Amino acid sequence: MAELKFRRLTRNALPLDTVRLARFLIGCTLVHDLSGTPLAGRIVETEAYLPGDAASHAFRGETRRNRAMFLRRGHAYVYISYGVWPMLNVSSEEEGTGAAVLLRALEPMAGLEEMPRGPNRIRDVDIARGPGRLARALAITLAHDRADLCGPGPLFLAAPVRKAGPILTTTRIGITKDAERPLRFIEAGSPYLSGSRRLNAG
DNA sequence: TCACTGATCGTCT
DNA sequence: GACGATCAGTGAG
Repeated sequence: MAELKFRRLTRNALPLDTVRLARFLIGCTLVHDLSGTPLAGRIVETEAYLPGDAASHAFRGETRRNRAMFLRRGHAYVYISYGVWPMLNVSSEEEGTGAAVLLRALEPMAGLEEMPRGPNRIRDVDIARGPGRLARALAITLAHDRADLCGPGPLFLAAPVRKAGPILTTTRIGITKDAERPLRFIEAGSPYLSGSRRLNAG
């Protein structure tokens, strides 16, 4: 297998706007370099959680848990969902503004053999489909909360290896407040998306 | 393929 | 004391 070279994204490359960042990240690469064995995938699905958004964890202001959402854009916000699953977000605004982009699905690109797959033999197409499985596949834990994804650390964002196709917009998944807003972004036709086929058809 | 349900626990009210 | 930005398993069509 050919070695893939990952070019780290600088913070300046990230749009300073939550919706624009959520679209920008489609096609970009997420890399977790574990002692020379990179786990990596193309981002194919994101959701935006805006300032003043009732569905956002930052809606009621800064707390111990959501502090990373208030860091400068490009930092990891990791929290545990349903007591079990870590979820990875990217902070998306200026320091002091609580907003983030949730990474919901990856097209696996490197380190497939090394990725944690859970109790059963999950198919490659499902290994990073959904935010909980995405974090599991890339070995992301609460320890990565507040990590700088534009810094020199092992977990980082990288430039697209292959350009993204057309991007569709849909409603977000799994929320009850502000559920109608079109703030979920997907690469059209990708087989690696979470959510129902109907929702992904646009 | 879709609909429904139980598991599970940190965080905030 | 209640509530999830979910997943995996089950059963029906």
